[in-house]
Amino acid sequence: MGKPDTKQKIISEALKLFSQKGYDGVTVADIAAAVGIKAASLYKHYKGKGDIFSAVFEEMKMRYAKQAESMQMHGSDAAQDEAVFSGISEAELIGRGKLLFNYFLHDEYAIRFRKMLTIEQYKNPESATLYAGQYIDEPLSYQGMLFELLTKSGGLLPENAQIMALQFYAPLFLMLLLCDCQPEREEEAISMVEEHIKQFCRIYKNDEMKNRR
Amino acid sequence: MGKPDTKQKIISEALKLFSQKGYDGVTVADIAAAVGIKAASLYKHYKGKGDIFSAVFEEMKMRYAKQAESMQMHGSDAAQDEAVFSGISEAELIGRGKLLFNYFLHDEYAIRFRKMLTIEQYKNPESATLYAGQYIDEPLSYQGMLFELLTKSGGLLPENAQIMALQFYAPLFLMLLLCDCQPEREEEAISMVEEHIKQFCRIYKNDEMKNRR
DNA sequence: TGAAAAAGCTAATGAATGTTAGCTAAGGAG
DNA sequence: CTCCTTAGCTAACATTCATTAGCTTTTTCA
Repeated sequence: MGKPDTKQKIISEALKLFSQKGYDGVTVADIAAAVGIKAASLYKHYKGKGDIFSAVFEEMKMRYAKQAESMQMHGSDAAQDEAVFSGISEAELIGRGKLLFNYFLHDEYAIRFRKMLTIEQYKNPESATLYAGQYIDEPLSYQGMLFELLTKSGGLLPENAQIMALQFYAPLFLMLLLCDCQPEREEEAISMVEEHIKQFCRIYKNDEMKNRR
Repeated sequence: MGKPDTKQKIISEALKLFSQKGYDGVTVADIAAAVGIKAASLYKHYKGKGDIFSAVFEEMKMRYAKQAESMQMHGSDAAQDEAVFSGISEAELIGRGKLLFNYFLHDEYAIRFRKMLTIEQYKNPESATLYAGQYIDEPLSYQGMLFELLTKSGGLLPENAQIMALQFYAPLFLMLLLCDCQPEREEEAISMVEEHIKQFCRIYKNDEMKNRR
């Protein structure tokens, strides 16, 4: 059973190509060559090019669901999470932010999926929904929840937690986009992210009941 | 002389199509049909599909240069700008931010160019450079300069101006991306942007220095 | 007005691409 | 061993697409 599992390799190589050239820029012959077989042989595993794309897409959704689950702890019950996070500190926040950033920055699969979705997002509403959900809505809503808890526990200024999440997350995402299109500037991006997180904490930290109207 | 100016219409329609389906997803017949002529007639104006793309690209660069110039006032001499901006207020900052956001959000040409560049950025380094420059580097460096002046004049907390620019701009850009892929959520995005700007000003305002000046 | 240039059209061409048909080799099950 | 399924291959096909050739119409302008 030590099979090379061609079926899996096809979608892996297809994703690699789609993330560089986009669906229309890749031929079935390209995919086959990357896998190490002839184009006609692909049809033993998938019905056609569109079917390969769908399979890539489904795989992505599955992987994302798993990863999101592991990131947000098991069980998305907010009441339970409160117990876990109410004691979070600034240092933990920094660590968590950097961790998330580094995962999205370095995981080959995450990079390719993000690029592919970036390229394909305008072609159909399903891609757009997935893009918005994965890279905008879910991070914002998750981190918004975190900041909600932090402000309630008094560690941060009593500002709108959703906006705090936006201001925390958007710079991370922008630096991610920078690395995606100019990977040689990774170091610069990382340093910006670190400075951003530090400054964010400084700015939002509640220094002993600073009265604000 | 009331010519329809086909040559111009070609690149305009081509941009519209490229921004939806990407270069490889558009055929010369598609472009011709959008213009209202036959595919073969395109070759009276451009050497080929690649030539059309180049022309679109060049037009974009030209438009962008003009728009950047008008946005950043005439003459990009920092010393001159200081005289202009040193008296900027929070209200002006809000207004400026919203204005910029609304331009990028509603200008048909700006939208299409941004989408096209988003789709094409990974295919060649020139696109990547243009993307990074136009949507990351230039906004950050320009706004960084603004915040530099504002901090020096004492209106804002003495924090890193580059990071302030990142924290101010990145949320605007993220909301722009949201509108690009889900235009029906524009209202939501605008309200987020307004809240962001207000909160940003509150957070960064230097209360101690406020009564001086 | 009339000739030349510009811009359009139809038809054809050649290359690329997705897909199918049919053959062959490998390997597991009875 | 034999049969049957699986997965590979070559060859062929139908389409689609970018591009060219050659003719016609429109516009320019001397």
